[in-house]
Amino acid sequence: MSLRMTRQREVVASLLESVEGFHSAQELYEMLLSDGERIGLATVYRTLQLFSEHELVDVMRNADGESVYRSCQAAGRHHHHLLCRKCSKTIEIDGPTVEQWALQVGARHGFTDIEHTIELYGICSNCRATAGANTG
Amino acid sequence: MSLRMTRQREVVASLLESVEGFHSAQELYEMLLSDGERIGLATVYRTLQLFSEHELVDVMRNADGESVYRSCQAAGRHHHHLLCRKCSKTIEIDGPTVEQWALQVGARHGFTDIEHTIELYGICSNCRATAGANTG
DNA sequence: ATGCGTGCAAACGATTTGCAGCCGG
DNA sequence: CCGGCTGCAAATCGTTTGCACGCAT
Repeated sequence: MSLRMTRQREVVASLLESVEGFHSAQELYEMLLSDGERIGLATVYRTLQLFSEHELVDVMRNADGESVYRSCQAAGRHHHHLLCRKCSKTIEIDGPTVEQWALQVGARHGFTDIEHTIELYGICSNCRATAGANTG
Repeated sequence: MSLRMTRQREVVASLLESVEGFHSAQELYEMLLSDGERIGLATVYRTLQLFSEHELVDVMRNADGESVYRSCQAAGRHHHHLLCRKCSKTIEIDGPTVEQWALQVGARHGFTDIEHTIELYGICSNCRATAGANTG
């Protein structure tokens, strides 16, 4: 690829691999700052967009409609996510079932080129155990 | 309910029933204006929020992350949507399959209180027939 | 009469963009 | 050296909010 590898892009890529779960551009930006890195917010946005275009990161929208990113181990591989509403723990989901379902539903209605957005939200077992104890 | 019924709220509700598919607050606002109605954009937003809280309208997010609304015939009934990327035709989907799938996947990972966001996008048969002919 | 609802515009938060200077290849 | 990359801040865009007034109840 013709991507010029700069310090900024390296640290963004590096950060993405060192953190768990999904994070917004703003969050990543702040992490970088407190990490002592010199980088602009716009650059973080541009880098994240670039990475996602090249399928180097996994992108999804959180409940607020904001874009959140994560290093994509399963790059290029289609999958979805199950995320805890309390602790934000995220689990990657492989759903041949839904994939099939989506295609079938689409086909049944005469649609082609089916794509889909699927996100699952719930309370993980850990948070369930401490339910009500961490409201904040 | 303790909702005061005002002219503005009536016209918003009325408009929602007279149009097909999903529309953003801004779109609805402009429709009202060109309809000769006197109403503020903020009121449209507030009204739409209110309606959705009372489950009087169906809300979803479009691909851009914006909230779009539609009068909800199947009020309170959980369902999803299949929408054409070309003409925006929207089809309401009942998916016991996915509902089950979502619950199972959640349970398998120890999650409870499972909720989900599912949207399907595709090209409808009609647009498929005229494919490439209406780019813009 | 009371207080919720409204309109306007300013505030807001996320994201994008213009432009001049920097640096990787 | 050249052109893509960066940083900053201003510009956008959708949405929310503060405040004074109007209207439904």
